[in-house]
This record gives sequence, C-alpha cells and structure tokens, in this order.
Amino acid sequence: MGSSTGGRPPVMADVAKAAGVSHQTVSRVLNDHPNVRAETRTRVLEAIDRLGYRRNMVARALVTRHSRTLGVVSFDTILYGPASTVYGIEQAARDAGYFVSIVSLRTIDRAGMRDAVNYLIEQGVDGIVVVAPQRSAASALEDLSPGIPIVAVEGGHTGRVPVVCVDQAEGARLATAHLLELGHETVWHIGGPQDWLEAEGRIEGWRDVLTAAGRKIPDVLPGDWSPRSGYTAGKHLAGMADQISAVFVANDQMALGVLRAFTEEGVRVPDQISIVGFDDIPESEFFSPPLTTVRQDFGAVGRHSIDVLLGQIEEGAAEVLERFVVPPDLVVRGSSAPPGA
Amino acid sequence: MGSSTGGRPPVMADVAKAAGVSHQTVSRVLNDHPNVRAETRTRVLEAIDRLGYRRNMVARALVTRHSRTLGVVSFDTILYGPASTVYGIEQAARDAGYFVSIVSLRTIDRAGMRDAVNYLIEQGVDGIVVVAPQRSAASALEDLSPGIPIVAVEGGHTGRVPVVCVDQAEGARLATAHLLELGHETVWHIGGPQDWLEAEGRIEGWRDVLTAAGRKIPDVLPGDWSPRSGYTAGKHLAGMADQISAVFVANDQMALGVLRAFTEEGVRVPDQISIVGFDDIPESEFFSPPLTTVRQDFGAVGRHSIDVLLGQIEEGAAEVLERFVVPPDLVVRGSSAPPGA
DNA sequence: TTCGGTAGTGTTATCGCTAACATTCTCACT
DNA sequence: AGTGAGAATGTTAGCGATAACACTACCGAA
Repeated sequence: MGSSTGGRPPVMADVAKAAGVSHQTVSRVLNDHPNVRAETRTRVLEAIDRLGYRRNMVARALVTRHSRTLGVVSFDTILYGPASTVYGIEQAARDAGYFVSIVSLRTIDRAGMRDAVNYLIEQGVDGIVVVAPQRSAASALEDLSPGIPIVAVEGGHTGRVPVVCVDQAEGARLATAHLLELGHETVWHIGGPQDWLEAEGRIEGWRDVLTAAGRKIPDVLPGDWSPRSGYTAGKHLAGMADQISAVFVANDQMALGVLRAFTEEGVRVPDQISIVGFDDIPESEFFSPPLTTVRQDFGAVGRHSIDVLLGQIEEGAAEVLERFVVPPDLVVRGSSAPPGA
Repeated sequence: MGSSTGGRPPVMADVAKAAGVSHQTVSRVLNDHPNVRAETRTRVLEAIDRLGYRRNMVARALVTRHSRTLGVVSFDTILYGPASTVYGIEQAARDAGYFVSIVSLRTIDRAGMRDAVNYLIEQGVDGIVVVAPQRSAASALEDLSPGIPIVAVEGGHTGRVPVVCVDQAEGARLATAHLLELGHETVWHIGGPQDWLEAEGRIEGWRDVLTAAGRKIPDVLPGDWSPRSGYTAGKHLAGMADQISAVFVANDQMALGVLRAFTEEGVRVPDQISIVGFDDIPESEFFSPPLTTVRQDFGAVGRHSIDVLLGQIEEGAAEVLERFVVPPDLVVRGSSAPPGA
C-alpha cells in the first residue's frame, strides 16, 4: 500500500527504518529466527504490511546459494503422458515448498539438452528433473556432469543418474497375460516410436509373456503414438483379421486409431479381435467399445522424483543412484474378451 | 572442465585472472559489448571454456533488476486446452529469449491466485501470463495490482488487464451455422462448466446464430468438459432422439461421451443426429465417426500473449489494455450431415 | 560482587554481477 | 611532435539480502 520510499518498491532497510530496528532484525523476523522479542516481531510485521514489502528472493538466493526452485526439462509436453508427469512433478515440488522452472524442448538432441540444463543451472535452480522418455534424451543426459542434483523420469538406467519410472515391462506383461488368460492363442503388438524407452519396455514385457507361454511371437507393427499410426496399423491388421484374435497397442491414442480402422473394415471388437491399450487417458473409458488398458500413476512418479531429488539436495546424499519403479495397473473394460465370443 | 579454483564453481573473477584481464572485461565479453578487442575477446572466451565458467544469472538479475524469466499461472494443466496454451506460451517465450516459471494451481480462489502472483514477483519475473479460463480466476486477477506487466489468456476482458483469447463465440457460430446450413431445424447444446468463460462464449455464439435464424432455442444441457458428463447428456438426448437432429457439444471430450451414449442406445451418427465438437483434440479425427469440430490455434494464442507482455515489459507501454482475439476454424468431418441422411 | 551464559539486537562483510566513472592506449590530424 | 577523440580496459560502488561476529542487558551461580 503506502510507500514512503519514493516510487521504487521498499527494501528491507526501509522496513527496518519504519520499525525502528536494524535490517538484520527484519531478516530474522522473515526467517523465523527464534531470538526476536515478540513485541519487536509484531512491530516489524506491521511495518512490512504497511509498506507492502516483499522480500527480494533474488538477493536472498545470491547469498544463500539456493533458490528453492527446481528445474524441469521436458519434451512433447502436450502428449498425455509427459503432460501428466510434469503436472505431477510440479504439484509434488510445490507441496515440498519448491517451485519449478520449466523448459520444453522441441527437439531432442545433445545440444538442446545441454543448453536446457545449463540454462537452469545458470538460473540457480537447486536441482533438475529431466523427463527423458527417449533413448536419445537419456543418453544426452548421461554425458552431462552438471554438478548439481539431477533425476531422470522415465529415462533409461545407465548408472550415473537416478531414475524414477513406471514399470513399462510389467504393464505390458499385465496386458499380454490378460489376453492370454482370456484364451487367445497369441497377441499382436503395435509399438511406439523406436527411440522411446517406454516403447521398448512395453515390447519387452509383451515378448516375455509370450515367450514364457511358448506362444508364437508376431512381428511388431510400427507406430509413433499418434492415432493415425494406429489407424494405419489397424488397417493392416484388418486385412488379416482371420489370423488375429488379440492386439496389445502401446498407447491408447493408437488404440483409438485401431478401433477406427476396425470399425471401417467391419472388424468387430472384442468379438473378432480383442484390444488392450496403455496409459488410460480420460477418453479411453468412452471409446466404442470402452478400452481395456494399463493405467500409470503419474502423480506417484512426480512425487517419487521430487523425493529422490530433494534427498540429494537436502541430505546431500551424493551417490543415490537408485531406480524407483512405480507399478502400473490393468483396467479391464469392454475391448477385451475371450476369442470368438 | 579443469578448475583451479579449489572446488567451488569458478566466478567471473577467476575467468578474469585466467585471461589476464579485469572482471569487467569478462562481463563485457559476455554481454557483447562492442568495445572489446577481438584478441581479448577470444582470450576471455577461451578462459571461460577452459574453466567451465557459467555466469550466475542470480547475481546478474540482482543488479540489472530483470531476469528474462516470465511467470505463468495456470489451472488444470492436464486438460488439452490449457496444456496446449501453456506449451504455446513457453515456446513463444523461449523464441523471444525468455524462460518461464510455471505455477499450476489446484484450486481457483483469490488466495491461491494472490499467492501465485506474489511468489512469481518475489522470484523476480519480468512479467506474468495468467491462464485464467474461469470467471473466478479472471476476477481474482482483477483485484490484484501487482505492479508488474501482466496478461490474461482466455480471461474475461474487464479493463485492467490485457487479454489474449480465441474467439469462442465465433467458433460456436461457425459450428451452429454449419449445422443449420446442412438443413437442421435447430441445434441442441451441451455446455461446459458454468464458471468457464469459454463455456459461456460458446453458448453465446450458439444462441446468436439460432436467434438470428429465428429458430427454437433448446435448453442447454450441463457438462463439465469430461467425457462422462457428455455421456450422461448423451443418454438423455438419446431418450428423445426423435425430436433432435443436431447437437453442438462444447468440447471434443464430451462429444466422445455423447458418441458413446448414442452408440449404446443405437442412435446413428450422423444419420439420425449430427454432432459438432470444439477443440480438435488429436483424437477427434479417429472417433467413430470422425468428429466435425472447431479448431483453436493455441500456438497463436501463446505467441500473442508473449507479444503483448513483452510490449509492456520492453517498450514500457503502460496502458495497453487491449484484447487480442484469435479466430477459430471449423473442421468438417463425418459426424455432421444433412438431417435424415 | 563478579562472572559466564544467553537472549536480543546491531554492524560489517559478502554473495557475483553490472553501472558508472576513471584511466590508459591508439591513431588521425594539425 | 602535440593534441584530442574515441576505443579498450580498469576501478569502485552498489544491487538487497544473509552470515558472522560484536555488543548490550539481564539472569543465576559462585
């Protein structure tokens, strides 16, 4: 409100003068230092309120050498998975008393990754979370030794950076096993982009289950997460519908494309072919038919990544090269059924 | 790489010593000051490289009084619209040489808004973009006079803060007019949450067109953006399918719910009832049938909001209380057709 | 009474940088 | 050679906060 400081925002010294104390006492009040008389404290707080004083965190960060701000590096922040992850991270950080500065990279290369991390370090963040679901991003992260705490989300575990992720292979196992348990002879798979670690993990889990059950392992159909790529793969599968009874699709958006292709080609789901997706996007429940899928708990991923990061920052746990794995859940809906139902 | 500074990261003075110049000269090199001899410049750059020096932007921000960082306040950052908007803002900011610090509010109230804005100001951001699609958020913004440049995205225009938004009413007009042109007698509407300005704008545009054409204006069916609410409304509409031939749904997710409900009830789209959505999410093209919808250019919204904000910051254009409106596009697909087709 | 401990407060130095001013160096032109 | 303008560089003084230490008052114990 009222400022007797002549235009510019009041600083600590102005508050000190107004309260008749030293600026250090103001600082003590602001930082909840115990050795301040109650009467003095209220006088200072009153002066702060009267002058509309706001602490300059930049000056504070300069001297304390930490900013209570975390950096987040991310790609493709419009995709449901990354968007949810970033949201989870932001909320968890704020619950822990930290704020986040976000850099969304358009392209994934070493230079971009390096620039982003450097920028965040220059800004004085206390730690960095890198959402690096692609192999290239994860490896770009590897040959960076930033000198500040860092944690990778959904990245590959290569030993230099702790990783928090959802167990992709386990999710794929749940999906594939579910289809086999329904009685399907084998399960086809539409994969995500080659470069994505998640895509790889899902292939791995799917293949594991088929191998363990001694089933034929069909070729992986390529996809790029987009509904269109699922549509294309779906058209292809529809052409050989008589040899196929179950498909595990690497994400829900592609599964939607498959459903569309099957609808166009007159392939009935789940009567002729069962479909299981991955992600459980909010739409999946209302696909026709509602999609059986694997749910990932992005909130938990965000919380764990912040836990790990703050562990490094606050306890100085130098070499916590851990790997936190969040388990996925199978959500059974109408797109999966016994064969020939 | 090598640091002869004994553990702690090198500072400008270290570089200066290594290059045999004063720290001020190092500063000049870093800030592209013209009056530096080319030979000196390379010597400094070489020293920077050798020591692995990184400028401390916190110290810089303290003295220059600006951080080249913008704050973003947002809600519901997982919804497609807000997520895309925030992404657009982040990209535009970075293209302009700024970085962003993001606060995602969980709840929308005055206190939350005030805290978020205060936090960002304390952090020393040069300006703030508030993604405030709800009436409550927009009004919380109003009685804040933060003393720094600020711009609202998708907020209501109340005169104190410049606004950038997509023309919701125009989008609704396009959708409704499209349905009337196909020959439908009137158009029903499933609206978004009461509190959202976008929901209101869409109702307004829809009503305008019906009024202008002298058509009956049905009651608005309530929705909350979620597929489930669309499903519920769809069930209701299916029960009176013989009196209805066209529905304009306030977003694509709800339209999906409607499609699902219609499928369950045996209502054929677009044969019996045409449907038009809003947003053009990536999934819409692969709904069954593919959804006719209204596309919003979130990238343009991001760019404009940054333009307006930087206008205030850099040109000090104090009272630019403008309103930038981005036009939407109608995307016609298979869910709309002439009645009784 | 004297002393040490501690609560409450003030003083000074410092974080790493840029702005402002001071100084030196260069060179064209008298 | 002498001069002055301007380029190149150095020196000093902050930015606004916290840390470290110094100081005063007051207490109870010796």
